Amino acid sequence: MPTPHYGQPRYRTIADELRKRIESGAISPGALLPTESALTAEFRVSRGTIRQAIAALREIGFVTTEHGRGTHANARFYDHNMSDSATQQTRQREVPANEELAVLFGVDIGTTLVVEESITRRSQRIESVTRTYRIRTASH
Amino acid sequence: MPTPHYGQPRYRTIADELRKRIESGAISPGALLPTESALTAEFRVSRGTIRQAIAALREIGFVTTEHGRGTHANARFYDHNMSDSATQQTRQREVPANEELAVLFGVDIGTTLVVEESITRRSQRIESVTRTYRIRTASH
DNA sequence: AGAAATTTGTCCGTATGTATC
DNA sequence: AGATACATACGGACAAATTTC
Repeated sequence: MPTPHYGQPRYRTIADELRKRIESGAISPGALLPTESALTAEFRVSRGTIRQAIAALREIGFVTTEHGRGTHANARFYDHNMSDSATQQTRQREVPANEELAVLFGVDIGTTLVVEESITRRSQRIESVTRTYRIRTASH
Repeated sequence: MPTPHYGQPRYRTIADELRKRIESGAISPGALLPTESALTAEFRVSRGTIRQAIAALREIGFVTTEHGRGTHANARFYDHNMSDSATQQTRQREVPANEELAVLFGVDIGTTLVVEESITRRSQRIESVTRTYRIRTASH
C-alpha cells in the first residue's frame, strides 16, 4: 500500500494506542516500550512512521528516548491518570533546600522550597512517591 | 554521498543557521521562511532533512507552520514569549533508599529504588523539580 | 578487553495525499 | 482548474550509543 492517509494519519493512531497502553498500565511505569523494530512488525508500518509516533509522545513528555537503549514510559503521568483502585494522598510542606537542590535552583542553601508530595497506594502498598519542588513565590 | 554525519548532524546545523537569520532579522519577524523546496536547493540536502530542521525550530516555538501556506518566523519571541514555553528534561536512575523512603515503602534501608527526575525550565530558570520514586520491578 | 548484536539516530530518494493560492 | 507548498508514508543505507557475550 503506497500512502493513503484519509482521516487520521497512521502515526497518530499508533501514538494514541501506545498512550493508552501507558495510561492503562499495560506498559508499566518506567518500563521500556517495545523496540522500534518490534512496533514496526506489530503495526505493519515503516520504521519512520513508528518514529513519528514516538516523537509525538516525546513532545508531550510521555516518554523519554535514549540512544542505543530504548524508549521508556515516564512515570509521573500515572499519578494524574488513575483509572483503577489506586488512592492518592497529597500534602504540601516547606523545606530548606539542601545542597543538591540549591545548586539546581540556583539559590542559597537553606532557602525555603515548597514541596508537594503525592503518595500513591494500591492494595495497601505504596506504589510510588512523587515530590515536586518549587521555589516559594513571593506573592503571599 | 551516503550518510556521513560526523559531529553535528546536518539538520541541526541548518536549524541553527535559520535561527540566526531570524534572530539577526535577516528573516523579518512574522515573515515566511523560504519554502522547503528552496531550502532543499540552498543547503543541498533532502527535503526530509529540511523538515527535521524546521521541526526543531517549531519545538522551541521559533516558527509556526501552516499546511499549504508555509512556515513563518514567530515575532513575539524577541520580547519574552520564547521563555513562555517550558521545556522538560526527564531522566531515570537508581538510588538506594534512605531511611525516610525505606520507611515509606516498607523496605530495608539501601534497597534499590528507581527515581525518575523531571526538570521543568522556563526562561532559563528551573521552575520545578519532580522526583518519582518506586521500587524496582523484577523486570531484570 | 574486545567483538558482536541490538537499538536508536541521521539521511537519502521516491511517491502520494491534502491544503492553500 | 492548475500550480504551489506542506504532510504522510515507504524502503534502504550507514552512524553512533549501549548492551551482551
